[in-house]
Amino acid sequence: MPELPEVECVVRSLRPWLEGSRISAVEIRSRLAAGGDPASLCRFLAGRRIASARRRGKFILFELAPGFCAIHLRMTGRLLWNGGTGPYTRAVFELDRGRLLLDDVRQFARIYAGLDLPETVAKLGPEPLELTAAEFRGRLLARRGRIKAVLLDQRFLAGLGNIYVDEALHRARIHPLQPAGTLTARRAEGLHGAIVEVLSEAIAAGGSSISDYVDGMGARGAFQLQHRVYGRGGEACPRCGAAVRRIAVAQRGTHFCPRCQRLQ
DNA sequence: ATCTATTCCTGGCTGC
DNA sequence: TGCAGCCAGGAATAGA
Repeated sequence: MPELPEVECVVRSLRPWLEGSRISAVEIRSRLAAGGDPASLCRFLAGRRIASARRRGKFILFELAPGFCAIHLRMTGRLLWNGGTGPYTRAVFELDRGRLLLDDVRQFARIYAGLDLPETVAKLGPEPLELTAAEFRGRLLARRGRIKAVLLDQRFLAGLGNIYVDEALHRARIHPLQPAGTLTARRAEGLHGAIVEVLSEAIAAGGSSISDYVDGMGARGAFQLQHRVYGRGGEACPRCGAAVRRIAVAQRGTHFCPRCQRLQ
């Protein structure tokens, strides 16, 4: 599922085609994708120029002239340049140099557009790759919940999802149920480093393609081959050899090594 | 305020 | 082979 690294790769692959382009028309094929009001979304977007295309958390954000368009791929959404339309095509953006498709089997993906930045984007926490370890530690201290739930909260930190939270906690040797505010400065710093490391490596590998993810050109990522615990319940921990456990935390499948990651 | 449970959605998998 | 039933989960929403 697209998390920060996947969305970053989508944006990088599409940016050359999108920036400076004018949206001539938008066709919405799924009412859900447009948040219930396809007509006004199309009306707003038609004729506007995309000044820049960038990522914010897990959102793909177009700065328009004027206004904003934000796209969230959720679980199975794909943004594809000049692909063929199919039964799962939910929206078609006609642009100067081609067309951009939003495909999504499960109809969770959403498109927002308006003169103001959508509220959900405005309320996002800081970017993990732009935050210092000290700032990260400070934010952690203010939280009461379990570390996994806190890291999944987009208002705390923008862009982490289930895969990269499990992978970062394993690298930092922190148990997913550890209360966030109890991490020592040293361990919080280690977690910050693990987050930066895993996200950077994942971006370099083109993201994780587990089932649906591909970038804007249809290319799969390779980082799923480097997952150490995510999706590996029952397998040997690559660090110590103990069997990776799978539990539920915050209604999410959670993978961790019971030997390397101990509650403290 | 803060945390937890539910809902949305459907392809793929499991088990009978 | 067929099919019912369950599972995956990001974020909005409702409930505690």
